[in-house]
Formats: sequence, structure tokens, C-alpha cells
Amino acid sequence: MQYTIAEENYIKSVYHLQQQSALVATNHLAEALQTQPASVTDMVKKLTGKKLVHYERYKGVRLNAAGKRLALQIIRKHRLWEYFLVNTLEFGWDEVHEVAEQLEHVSSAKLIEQLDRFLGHPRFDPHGDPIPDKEGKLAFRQRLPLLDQPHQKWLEITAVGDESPALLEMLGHHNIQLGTRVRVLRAFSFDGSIEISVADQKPVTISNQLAKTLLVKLIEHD
Amino acid sequence: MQYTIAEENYIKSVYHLQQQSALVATNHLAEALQTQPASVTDMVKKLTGKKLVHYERYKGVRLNAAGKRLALQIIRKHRLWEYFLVNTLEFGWDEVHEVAEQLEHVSSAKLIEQLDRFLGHPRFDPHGDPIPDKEGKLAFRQRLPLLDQPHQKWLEITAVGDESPALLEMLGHHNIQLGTRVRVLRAFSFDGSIEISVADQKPVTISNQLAKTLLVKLIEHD
DNA sequence: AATAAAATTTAGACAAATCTAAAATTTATT
DNA sequence: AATAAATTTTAGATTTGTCTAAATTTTATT
Ligand SMILES: [Mn+2]
Ligand SMILES: [Mn+2]
Ligand SMILES: [Mn+2]
Ligand SMILES: [Mn+2]
Repeated sequence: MQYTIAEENYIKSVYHLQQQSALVATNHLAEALQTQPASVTDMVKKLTGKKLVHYERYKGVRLNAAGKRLALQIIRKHRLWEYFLVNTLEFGWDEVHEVAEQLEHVSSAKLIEQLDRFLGHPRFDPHGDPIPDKEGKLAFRQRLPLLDQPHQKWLEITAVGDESPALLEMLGHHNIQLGTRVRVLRAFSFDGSIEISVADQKPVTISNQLAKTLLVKLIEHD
Repeated sequence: MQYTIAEENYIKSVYHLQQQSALVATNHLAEALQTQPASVTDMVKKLTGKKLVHYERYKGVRLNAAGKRLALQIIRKHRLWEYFLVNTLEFGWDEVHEVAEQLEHVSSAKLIEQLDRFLGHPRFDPHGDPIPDKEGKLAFRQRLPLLDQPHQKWLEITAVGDESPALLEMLGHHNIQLGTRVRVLRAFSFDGSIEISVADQKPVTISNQLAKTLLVKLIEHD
């Protein structure tokens, strides 16, 4: 079967909201999809009819196995396209989401398999989010807030918590990218800012807000 | 303004049908778009309201300047994507049209400019059709039916008249591609077939039907 | 020129996806 | 437990793009 763009967007939203709470509320979906709760109720009924979600009136909705499979397929397309836009077409990672929102609905199995091959089977998108493989499997990587990491240990930036041009500008200023290695040197109680060293450059102080937005993994040793 | 997929498809169809006859008939549009004449009338009225076409009841429709500009933008996207699919993602040219029909509706000026740059500003798509440039300009190249070309002169295959897997198979068999050089040696009145030499290989006989489908240009001299 | 055939338009309906306003149900508060 | 507040659903309407059937107009044929 083929699904409409609206249906695909609903399924994707349910998937993302499910990460927070197992049952997704009508109002949360409406908020995420920028639509009215009444519209959500209608569509959720349709998706129930199409056997993609489990739904109980007044309680909430969640994906069933088929829905989850579909969601991961769409997310796979979205993130592969984002990777393509950044790595092949030289977009900034603050510019790709909107375009990927359109490209993710293009339907061609061969297209996505050949794109994946051309890109070299990337496992993470430009924001550090995992790209589901053909079977829907997600690679795991730590994504811990830089803010509350132990001092002196080497860390690697694995993901960013938002995708704004403002954050990209900030990271450019500090010479930080995904994959960059940093160490927390100390924390300031006054404003919650922290001092870090980026790669081998001289230490810089970053705001609490920035430190919360950057996600890292602990590096084995070094 | 932004146009719907349906609107874009109508505009593109009017453009293509206009190449045959300046005024496009409702039934021709319906046939091309695989829809009913009544639906065409409705949409044509809408496009008139949006100032993309000129329309007179019972007479026919034609693009105005804005409509022509839009049509060429969509065709540019379609053909650039076809080029990408064949040259970057290793599709066969018999597999790309359907996917390009979807991709042509993705709306992002930066996407198409960066794609064009990545591909090296190609001027012809995998079927030999010209790719409009950013301003809508089409490169010219002769596309004469191989069938009625003078004998002994060197010719280059510039385009194919259809996009079927069957034709692609046939061309593979004869080792012919776009850009291949051929010479007509003689014609057979019995079935209208012709004998040609392909590049420097030994002569082969091709059917009248195939000779009509291959389009060529005369090569300056050699 | 009258009539028949073909092409086109109009009228009225329908499915998809959305909306607003009102009703129903659940959850929180007194 | 009763009442108020919040959430969710239902009812009815709207827009887009489509359809069928009937009416209109144009074109072709006698
Ligand atoms: Mn995204
Ligand atoms: Mn992403
Ligand atoms: Mn095509
Ligand atoms: Mn083409």
C-alpha cells in the first residue's frame, strides 16, 4: 500500500512523541503537527483503520509493529537526504530539515538504496541522529549532555540538541563540529557556564545553555 | 506564490502539448494527464485565475509568460534529477522518469542550484532532452530522425524518441548510446530497415521503427 | 442549411484533509 | 463526592481535486 504525505507525517510524529511517553496524547500530536486536535482525532481513526496504530478513545495512540516499521523507513529517508544535502550539496546543517521534510515523501525503494550506497551507508545524520538501516535498525551512540560530564575526561561531540542557524554560528565561532573532541576543565556556579578545551586549542568558556545543547560520548581512553 | 503538485503537472503538460499546437485542447490535456475533460476545465479556470494561462471557452488554453517560466522551472528540475539518477545513482534511463515526476515538485531554490552545480551544469538529460538553465534558456541541438538521413555522412545520436526498457535493451544490443557516432550505409525498400555502421564496428541492419526513434545531428566534418 | 457527431462545459456529487463550535469524557480541585 | 477545568471527540462546514451525467457549443456530414 501507499500512504499519503499527511499519513506519513502523522506516523513520523507519533514515533517521535512516543520516545517521550508510550501513549501519545491527541493534543501533543496536534501541537507537533501544527494542527487542531479535532483533525488529529479524524486522522488517528483513519490510521487505526489502516492498521498502523493502536488507539483508544480519550486515552491516546501508539504505533503498532507496522507503524513503527513505516516510521523508521520515513526517518531513514529524511536523514539520508539530510546527509546528502550537507555532504554532497554543501548545505549547512541548519538549512536541510525543511528540504528533507519534502524529500522524505518521495517513494522509490531503488532511489533510497542507491542514495545510501552513493553516500557510503552513513550511520548518523548531520545533527548526530542515527540513520535507520534498511531493516530499521538504529546504531547506538552515547548522547550525554556536555554540561554534566566529569572533568578532565576526553569527550567527543556526537549530536546537537537543536538545529538553529544561531547554534551553528556559535559552534563555528568556537571551532566545534560533530566529532570534535573536548574536555571539561571546570564549572562556574555563578551562571552555570563551564570552561572546556576544544581539541588542542586554548580553553574557552561556554554558556550553560550551550553546554546543555551539546551531546557527547566518553572516549574510551587516549 | 507556491503551486500545488496538480497545478504544476497541468502547467507542464500544457507546455509540452503546446509544442505540437499553439492552442491546447481540453481533451488533449485530459488524455495527457490521465483525467476527465471536466476536471481539466475546472483546473484550467483556476490556472486562469492564477494568471498562468490564457484560456478561451471552447477554444483552448495556452501558457502566458508566467506560465512558460514556471513550466521551464519544473522541466529544469525534472531533467536535472533524471541526470542525477543516471549519472550519480547509476539508474538506467528507462527507470528515472517516474522518480523525477516526484522529485520535480520538491521546492527549494538552493537545492536545485546546488544540484546543478554538483552535476557540472549539464545541458542535456539522459534522453537527450535539453535542461533549461536558471533563466529558462534551452540549449539547441539537432534532433533529426536517423531514418531519413543522407548516406555516408557521419551522425551523432543526440536523443531517443521513447524511454522504454525495450528500447534501452535494443540499444545495448547494438552498442549504441547517446553520443555514439553512426553512418547510414543503405536503405532497404522491402521493410524500410536501414544498414548503418556504429562507430568503427562492422555494419548492422536496424528496423525502420528503431531508425525513426533515434534522433541524430550531422557532424560538422571529420 | 439542417442534422449528426464530437468536443467542451456545467451541475451536482464525493473523498481527503482540514477547520470551528458544541458535546462528551476524563482529570483535577474543592 | 460534587464541581470545575482540561482534554478529547463529534457534528457540520470548507477547500482541493476529482468524478459522472446532462447541457451547451463547435465541427463535420449529409
Ligand atoms: Mn530533520
Ligand atoms: Mn536530522
Ligand atoms: Mn522524464
Ligand atoms: Mn527526460
